[in-house]
Amino acid sequence: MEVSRDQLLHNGYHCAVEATIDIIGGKWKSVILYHLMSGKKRFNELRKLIPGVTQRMLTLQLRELERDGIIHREIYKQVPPKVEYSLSDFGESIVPVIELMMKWGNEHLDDILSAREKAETEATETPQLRYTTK
Amino acid sequence: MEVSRDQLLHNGYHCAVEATIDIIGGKWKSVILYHLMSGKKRFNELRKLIPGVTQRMLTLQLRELERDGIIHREIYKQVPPKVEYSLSDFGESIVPVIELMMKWGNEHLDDILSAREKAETEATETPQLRYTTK
DNA sequence: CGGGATCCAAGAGGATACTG
DNA sequence: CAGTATCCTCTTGGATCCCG
Repeated sequence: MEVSRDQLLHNGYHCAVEATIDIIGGKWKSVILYHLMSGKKRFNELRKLIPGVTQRMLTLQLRELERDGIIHREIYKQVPPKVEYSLSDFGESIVPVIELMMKWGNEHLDDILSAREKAETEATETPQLRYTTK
Repeated sequence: MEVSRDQLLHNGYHCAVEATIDIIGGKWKSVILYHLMSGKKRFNELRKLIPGVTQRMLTLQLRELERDGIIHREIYKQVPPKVEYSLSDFGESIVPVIELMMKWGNEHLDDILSAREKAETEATETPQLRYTTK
């Protein structure tokens, strides 16, 4: 099923992958979705599962995922408060993408790191001759 | 094949999807890769294929993809210059991920847009009562 | 043609303090 | 517990001009 070019242009996307990366491309979104794949999680659970994320950032990314209809936010009116995040039905549809990303990451992490390491050493050795080389 | 937790921690990643999104998560990277899937492209070809990207941004994103070993940069020493970008063998391995993202985007673009539209109207109607609702 | 260099505006993101 | 609010910094990204 193809999406018409007009519709894509009208909404600012010129390519379908652009829309997808807009949904899951946030710095922490894919990781959040990964952890929600295994079931609903509370706010502080996610904080612990995602070292490095700040409270503010986690909140912001969760808000965007909620706005896009990917996750559901369940508030229990009690003291102390309890909020649970879970994938919506729509969010479940993106699970295969996350799973494939995880699979690729696991299989190629070493390649990524060695490529970066190599690039770093070359950068210090050879300052700038992007045009003159080769 | 699993990656050990120590290795992930050592390199700053706590989750395999984090590594993947680090590679393709740039604003234009997934779109660039999408266009390179169908064959090598020259710099200005990519510019035309990706409306909205600036020259500077295209250059920067291409550099990062090159650094990570995803794409190859072939320079033809001639006047005027000619540079062709293509997927490396490593880059080819990520094609299924891009394809799945495109598939998902095509199938769910409408859902995304309607969710955002809904969120926008609700935001103007109901200012802020995230805790008091429900 | 395919960039690099520079300047500047906007947004992402961190730290800290406070709250229902 | 699960945020919000504020301030401040650093990075992203656009515009423009120049170069091999």
